[in-house]
Amino acid sequence: MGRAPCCTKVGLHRGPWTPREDTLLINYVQTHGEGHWRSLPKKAGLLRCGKSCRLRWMNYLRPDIKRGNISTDEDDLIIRLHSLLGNRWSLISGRLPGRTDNEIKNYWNTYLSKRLLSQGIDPNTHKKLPKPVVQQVSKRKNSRGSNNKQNPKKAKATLEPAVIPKVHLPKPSKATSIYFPRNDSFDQCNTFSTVCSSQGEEGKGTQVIQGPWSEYVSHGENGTGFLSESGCHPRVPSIEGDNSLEKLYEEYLQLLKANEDQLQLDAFAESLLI
DNA sequence: AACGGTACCAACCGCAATCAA
DNA sequence: GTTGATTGCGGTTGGTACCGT
Repeated sequence: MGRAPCCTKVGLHRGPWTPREDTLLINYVQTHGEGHWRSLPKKAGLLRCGKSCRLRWMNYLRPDIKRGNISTDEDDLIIRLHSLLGNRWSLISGRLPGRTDNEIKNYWNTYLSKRLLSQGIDPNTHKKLPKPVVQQVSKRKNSRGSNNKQNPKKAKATLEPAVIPKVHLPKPSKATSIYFPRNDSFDQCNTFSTVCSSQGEEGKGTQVIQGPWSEYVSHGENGTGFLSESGCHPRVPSIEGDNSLEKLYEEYLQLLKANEDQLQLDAFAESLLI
């Protein structure tokens, strides 16, 4: 089936987004909601293809995005979820409130996979390698996205091109991730949620607005109209509240403790594929 | 100071799934 | 059931900041 490109590339902007473009996109989504990405650029006055708009929104402009400072708990959870789900980044990110699939994918590729290798674990199979790959891996201090560009002493991850064996697993059938229906995000979750900070740096239970939204968010009473106090994560409706990450983590640990039975772990993985 | 190498991450690309007529 | 449009996902690329020499 011949498939038309998502947009005609002629005359469209590419590359990094400007603050003005961001503002246009945010204003449009704020007014009309997500969805209809194809027609969005025209209506919003953007010279971008819809795909690009969607990506920018999903990975950077969404108000519930938590950027940088991936905690050790999150590290651990990502590794465990990856061992269960493989490279299904959207599913993994769906279990990590405020994290995007792109961020987790980048984080995995630039840090976690190397760390596993250095520990003698194959990042693809999560099984012990015959020989540990000797390398130093630097823990990411801060992300550029968190407006902290001075990565002090960025330790070199002198990764000897440690020939990472590329395992081509059969593509998993697409699992429906937990989403509210398109265009309903504003209504169903009482517009957008603020980020539920489940742990760590920002203090428990505090609601944190990070990233570019901090500039755009209306500062009216309780974020009137755009940011709600509901605290629900639009992508993780099944796990609400401030300790969703902890809950999931505990759930997983209990399974590990209770029974090493692979069936149970598989069942757990299945449950993530709802 | 200049240069080259590396790490990071935003953005792009192509494909598959899903939706709608 | 078929076809074309739209959306979502995962892999990859390219720009840039930083570091060591």
